[in-house]
This record gives sequence, structure tokens and C-alpha cells, in this order.
Amino acid sequence: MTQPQIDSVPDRRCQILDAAVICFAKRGFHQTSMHDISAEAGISVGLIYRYFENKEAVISAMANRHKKEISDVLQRAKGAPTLLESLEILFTAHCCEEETGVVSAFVVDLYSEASRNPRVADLVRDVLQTAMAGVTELISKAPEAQNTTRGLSPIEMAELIFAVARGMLMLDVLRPHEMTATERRERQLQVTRRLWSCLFKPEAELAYA
Amino acid sequence: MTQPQIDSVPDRRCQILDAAVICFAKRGFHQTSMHDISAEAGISVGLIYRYFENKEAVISAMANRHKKEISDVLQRAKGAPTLLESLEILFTAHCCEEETGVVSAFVVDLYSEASRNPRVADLVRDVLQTAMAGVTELISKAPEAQNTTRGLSPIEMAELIFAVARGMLMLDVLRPHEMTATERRERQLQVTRRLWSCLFKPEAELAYA
DNA sequence: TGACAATGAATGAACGTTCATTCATTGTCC
DNA sequence: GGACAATGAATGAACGTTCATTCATTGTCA
Repeated sequence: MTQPQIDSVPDRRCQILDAAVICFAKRGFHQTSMHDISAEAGISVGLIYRYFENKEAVISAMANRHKKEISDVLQRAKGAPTLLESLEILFTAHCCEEETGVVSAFVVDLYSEASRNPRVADLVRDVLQTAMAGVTELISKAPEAQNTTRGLSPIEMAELIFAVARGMLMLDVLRPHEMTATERRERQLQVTRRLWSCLFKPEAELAYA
Repeated sequence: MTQPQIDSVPDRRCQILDAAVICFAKRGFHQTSMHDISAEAGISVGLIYRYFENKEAVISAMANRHKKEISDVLQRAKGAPTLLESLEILFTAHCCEEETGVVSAFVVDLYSEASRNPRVADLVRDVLQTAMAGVTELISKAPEAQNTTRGLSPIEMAELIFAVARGMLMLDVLRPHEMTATERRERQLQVTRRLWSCLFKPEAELAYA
């Protein structure tokens, strides 16, 4: 209300991006009009162009914000007491945080966009490599992974883990929207844990599941 | 050109769908115009409307064709001599068949569309369930899976396998377009085989990979 | 000639983007 | 403090373009 303008400038950008992510998740990048975004943000169309050069700049800025969010989660994951907990943080934070599958829909759209926009593809690849390097390092250092490597290197394990995470994220957008965030999260964790037990559990504890 | 009309009616539909899948993979559903499709098919715009009610009908028809293609591959997979070969057929046929990643881009777009179009979501879910039921049955009957279940049921294994397959498909759209189909296929198989070794290999053969 | 396949110019809605205009806030002088 | 000038955030109508869709017309067989 009575904030100095120094605060309000970044606020506007953020406000627009918050509105954009909702619209993009609901309708997709290219079916979302600038009017949709302005309506969702409660501002006029013209104002968006004061903060972003054009529509693609909005998409880019949002991809960049997504990148920052991922690296934040990666930091949190690195601080977890066990490797399993690290992975659970990493693979449920992005997919199930919001009310509906906003993030999942956005990320699938991001990959879809990446398939024909090289700049988006570069960005997504970059995010992926950073996150994967982090997880690979996590696995290398984890005591759980020392004794039961099953002939796989940490990188190979990380690739498998990421494949499963991406695949579950894709499944997430198919789910009926009545599902709660908790249910979605639980479903996600089930499969993650199943992979976990394949990769790391010693044969003694087969009565898991 | 001079075909009798009995043949030419389904031919036209097929011709339009062939053109559409190329356009959709290149530009996405909603960035592809009807003029793009007509140009790719080498016919006029108006003619498309003789065979399809509107643009969404083209998308639906293509999703249905995709469904048929999947069930064909499933049949082929069921005839393979070993479970590993079945899975390799199933998870490389769709992702790496065409020159560039046409199918991968199309499928990612299909999921993206599914996230906001309930009818597409129903169709994709249906395809997925059919395919997964097939693979679950395949695993149940396979001698390879009898002795080393790692505490996982066939359904749970199938879910894991499908998650990895979807995840690799997603990764596929990020790859630089210079990669050949063979290279892409090989990359896909590597990770599939890695999961395979985790799920089914007895501990004796750890010197795999 | 009649029936049907095929065309592509025409239509109108919707889109991204621009810009003349408004107006609350801030700065400046007496 | 009060009067006035300057600012730039914010607006939304308007513009040119693109798109899905239509339909009057043309071509092609039997």
C-alpha cells in the first residue's frame, strides 16, 4: 500500500510472473494471451510491457525463476540427514507443492516448448545437468550407497532416478484434478521409494514395499 | 490422383494426419495453423474441413491413431522371445522410429494438452493403462522375473518401467537435433537396460553395464 | 448433365503490441 | 504550509496481423 517504490518494482515483475505461471499451467504458453495474464494479475495489459519486452521475455523470465527454485530445492535436499530423504525432497517439492498440478503442467509445457525452442532447451538442459550433478555428488558421498552399488556408478543411478522423477511428473498431469496435493505427493513417493529399494536396499530387507 | 473414391476417403484422412503429425511435432498443436497442415499435405485448407469437423477433431483423430500404433507395438512386444527384448521393442519403437524426434515431441505435447483437456487426458490414460496391463502380464509370465522379484509385484515393476520410459522420452526432446535416430535409440536402451539389471538380474552378475 | 472432390479468397474473431492519455505521488519554490 | 511543476506508473482503445472457418466457384469423373 504505502511501500516505497524500491520495493514495488521487483514486486510488479514477481506479481506478473505469479499470474503468468497460473495462466500458463491452466492454458499453456501459447494459448495464454497477454490479456489473460493482465487479468489474473489484476493490472492492465500495457503495464506488462513496462516490465517485460514481449511475451517470450515473460516465458524466459519464468523459466529462469524455475531454475532458481530448483537450485533452492537442491540446496535443501543436500542438507537432509539421509540420501532417501534428500531424494524425496527433490522429487516432491516441485511436483506437488501447489494446490493443483500447476508446477507439473508448467514443467511438461516447458519441455514441450524446449522441443522446438533451442534457447528454452538449453536452459532446461542446464537446469537438469546442475541438478543431476548435485544428486550424483550426493550419491557418491552417501553411506547408504557405498555397500550396494549393484554395478551402477553414481551417475548412472542419478540418470535412472531423474528418469523416474520426470516420468512421474508426466503422469501427474493426467491425474483428475480432484486429487489433493497430499495424495499426489504420496503417489509420487511410492514409486520413488520403489526405485530406491531396487537401487540401494540390501537383499536382506526384501519385505519392504 | 486417379484412385477410386472408396480408397481415397480413408487415404485423404491418413494423408492429412501424416501431415499434421509432422507439423505438430515441429511447431506444437496450437502454433500449427490449418494452412500449415494443408501446405504440408499438399492440398487446400478447405479440403481438410471435408474430412475433419475442425482442428480439435484433427488432434483427437491423431491421438486415436497414436493409440492404435501403441497397441500394435504392444502386440509385437508380446511376441518377443525374452522379457528384455519385449521391453526394448516397447520403449524404443515410439521414441526413436522417425528421423528426428517427431514422435517424442508429439507425445510430450500430447501430455501437455492432456493437462488441460480432459478428453485428451482420458484417452492418454486409457492408452497408458492398456499398455501397462500388457506389460504387467508380460512380467507375470516371464521366467526371468520369477526368481528375482526384489519384493516388487509385477504391477509395481511395470509402473517403474513406464516411469523410466516416459522420463527418457521427455529427455529425448532436449537433445540437439543433430543426433541420429540410432544414437537416440542407443541412449534410450542404455537406461532401460540399467533399470532392467536393477529389477531382474540376480546378484551374481554384477559385472554388467 | 449431375454428383462430388477440391480450391482458395473472404470473413470475423482473437491475438500481441503500441501509445496517447490520466493521475497519484514527489519535488521545488515562496 | 501552500501552490505549482514534473514524474512515470498505469490505463485501455486502437492497430496490424494471424488464424480457424466458410462458401461460392471450379475441375473431374461417370
